[in-house]
Amino acid sequence: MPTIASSAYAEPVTGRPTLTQRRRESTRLEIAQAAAELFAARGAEATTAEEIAHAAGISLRTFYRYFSEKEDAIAPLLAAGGERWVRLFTESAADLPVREALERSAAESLSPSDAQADEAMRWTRELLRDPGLASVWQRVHADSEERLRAAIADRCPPGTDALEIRLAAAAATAAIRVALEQWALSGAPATGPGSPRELGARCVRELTEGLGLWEHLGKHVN
Amino acid sequence: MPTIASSAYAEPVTGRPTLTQRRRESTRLEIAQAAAELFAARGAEATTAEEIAHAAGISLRTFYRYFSEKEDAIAPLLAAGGERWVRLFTESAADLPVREALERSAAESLSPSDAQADEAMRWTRELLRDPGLASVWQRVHADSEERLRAAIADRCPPGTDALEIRLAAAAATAAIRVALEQWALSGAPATGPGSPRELGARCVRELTEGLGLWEHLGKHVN
DNA sequence: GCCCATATGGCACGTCGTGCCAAAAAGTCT
DNA sequence: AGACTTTTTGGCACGACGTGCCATATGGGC
Repeated sequence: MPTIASSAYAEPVTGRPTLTQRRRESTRLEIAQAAAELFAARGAEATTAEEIAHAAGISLRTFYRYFSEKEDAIAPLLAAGGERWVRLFTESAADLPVREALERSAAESLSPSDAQADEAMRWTRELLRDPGLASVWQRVHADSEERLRAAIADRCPPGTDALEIRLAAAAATAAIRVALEQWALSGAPATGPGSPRELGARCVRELTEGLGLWEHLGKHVN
Repeated sequence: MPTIASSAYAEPVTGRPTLTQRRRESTRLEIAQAAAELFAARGAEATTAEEIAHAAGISLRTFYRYFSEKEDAIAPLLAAGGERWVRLFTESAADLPVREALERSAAESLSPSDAQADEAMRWTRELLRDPGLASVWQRVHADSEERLRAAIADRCPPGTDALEIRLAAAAATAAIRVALEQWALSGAPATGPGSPRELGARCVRELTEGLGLWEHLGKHVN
């Protein structure tokens, strides 16, 4: 993993990422797609890393340059929703209360807007059945919780109780996880009653109700 | 793993477990102790399974009969508190409201009562620093959440919304996890202000306040 | 064209985790 | 006690995992 500062193709401080970085991200998604199909077909345990690499058209050695573990190959699919969530939350209107912003961005990120997000949600439902992928699922949510914690901290005035912020991030992340697991267990469709969007909004609302973080109304201006 | 029914040493339907079972549990704890010391000294990554086995006085092959992964060796230490928690919750007074029982048993299980529980808490704080053990930490809490979910379901009248029960278990588990992580980050002692007991009680209270599961007061009689 | 940074593939290597089988240990009976 | 049965243990081999190393290929900047 090269340091960005030492790279000749350094990321511009503003604007979209470098060409090579976009290439790399694209390759990651291709590998993830191939891995998801194999995992869904034969199960993660019965799939070797070499098979994933071959299906993705790369060598085994290169595969391990993109993912540190074979199960991690599907992480981009499982993490897409969470990353979109944090992005929406960060970009949401400054005058919106934190809890309101959390719930709205969660509902928004759980709506199958584009075809890619819809695809990711259906893969999630499929892959959640595999017990061998539980650790990736948990790791993805742990990462999401940490990103969310940082984003919430940015909205709060400095000096806010760190435990309160951690609790809020944990509550919101657990809410989304439970909503998705419940949706995967039930046969509910991706939209309408019982959809992740509805379940997620309800779970976030209930889990964050008792938190003592919502005294201030909007985004703090540093 | 032999089926109990086919075993000559079948577990009695009531009373304490068989001698061999207690022996096995004792061995598990000895291995966990050895693993914890090695992990704390050199880090989990730099410790081989063979070293753990040797330190515990068993062969490598036998080690893998007690734990499926090398990192799992410390799971008994990390899981002890959670198991005690679920046990206390299940045994708590029948007329206690669920939320009250959850909070009290959590505080009780986070108190360093006997020397062994105190030991486990200090190991937890030490081992949480190792990023290679994050997955075990998450797995332990996922297991604890599932056990707690079953225990809560037993207290609720049949037909209670499954999502509500799942949310309650997730909220309580996340509360304890955050409390322990916060305690591990801070240098607070095991008792008094900032202790797991105080943090845990507060976290459970805040995270479960908004749940819609607490209409009935006590334990449901089936 | 050249130069240089990065990406890739192949190979070797140590570790991981498991199936298999024979030996040792422990429980159950007379 | 002894004989018998079940379980546990250790050793071995094996495929898979994940990484360090180096030579080669790729592609942008000059």
